[in-house]
Amino acid sequence: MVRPPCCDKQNVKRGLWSAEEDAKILEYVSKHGTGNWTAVPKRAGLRRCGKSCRLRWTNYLKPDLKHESFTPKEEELIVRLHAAIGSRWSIIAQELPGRTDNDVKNYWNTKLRKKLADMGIDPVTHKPYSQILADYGNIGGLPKTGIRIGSLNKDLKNAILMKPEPFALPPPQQRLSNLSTNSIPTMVLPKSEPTHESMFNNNQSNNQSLDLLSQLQAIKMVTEASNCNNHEFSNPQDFWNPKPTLSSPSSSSSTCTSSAMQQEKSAIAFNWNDFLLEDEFLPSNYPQEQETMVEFSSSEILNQTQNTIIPETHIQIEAGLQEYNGEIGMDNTLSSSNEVHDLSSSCESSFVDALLAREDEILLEFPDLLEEPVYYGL
DNA sequence: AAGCTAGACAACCGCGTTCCG
DNA sequence: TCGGAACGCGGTTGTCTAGCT
Repeated sequence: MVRPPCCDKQNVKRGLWSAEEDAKILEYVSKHGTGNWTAVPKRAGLRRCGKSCRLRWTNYLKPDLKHESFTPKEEELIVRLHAAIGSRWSIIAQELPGRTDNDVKNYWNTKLRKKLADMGIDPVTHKPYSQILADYGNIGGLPKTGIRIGSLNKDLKNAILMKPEPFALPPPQQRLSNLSTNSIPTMVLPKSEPTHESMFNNNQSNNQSLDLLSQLQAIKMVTEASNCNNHEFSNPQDFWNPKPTLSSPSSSSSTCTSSAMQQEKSAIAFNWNDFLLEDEFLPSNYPQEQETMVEFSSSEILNQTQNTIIPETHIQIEAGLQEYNGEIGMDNTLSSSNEVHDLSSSCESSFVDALLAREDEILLEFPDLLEEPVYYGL
């Protein structure tokens, strides 16, 4: 392994930081500010890699960091943002003042993921396990797909194997019959998350700005919804069994008016323009075009899904946000649930179609894959 | 008391992107 | 335009500690 130049010394110290080292970093930063971290160890008198110094500062020493435990409201926001944009921890952390991406990531991995799994919700897709299994059953019902259950994520596998309840397993599926820890083939579905986002990377370059736009939209909707809900989760249970919440982002007839949203935005600072300015792909008259894009996206994109899979992300995130509450058992009466479900069912079916079509292409291109699937010992 | 295990979190690693000469 | 350094990010590993047997 090749270490960065600044760390390529035998005498560089590693491991936990001492109070003295912390004091040196703090003293240095107070005098010289941050930046040029490779020079910091030498100038601050530390036997550390510059990269390590930067990490120590950003994750622990920065004065505006919170060190207390996460609040229910923060938990809610993390879950919603993760459902919308996946494991973009730095972006999620930006919406949580005083929290670092490392904090959020650790909290997700140690607490929230398990919490969701215990509730029967797949932490990767944020869908109920029963629905995921049903989806796999549908895929498995088509020819030549083999046994793909191995691409289920670890949490789902654990949940299936360890906990008979609360999952309502779909009717007996031949393709699920090999579901065991010893026969997990791996292929087709990527392990990264969220599933609908990472499915279609082959058009990534063309879709880059659209993908970014989708993520930013998702963040905006999530943060607005979070503020709009005006939840005071005095009891953490309130979050996990919440009252009706997310309204349709495309519907103006929600319980949260735009003016109300403006007023309540103060709870979580979010400046849409900050993101817009950073997107080099955006035209100068972006705001207008963005609205246009949002308006036509659903119908336009749906029309295009026959030939292309690019816009899937856009719809999925848009619809996924609306669906989220319903899927995890929330009361959906305030959302435009019918429209959402119509849309999402179309998406799911085209998603599966696209997946299978792509797999067929691959199999034609690489006939060897038609042989027995590769089983990785687990 | 000793050993083991799981949870929590700090730190590291590798890779992609950005910056700059 | 190119190449190297710096930086940022997400995934993974390491370490400490509390609880259990």
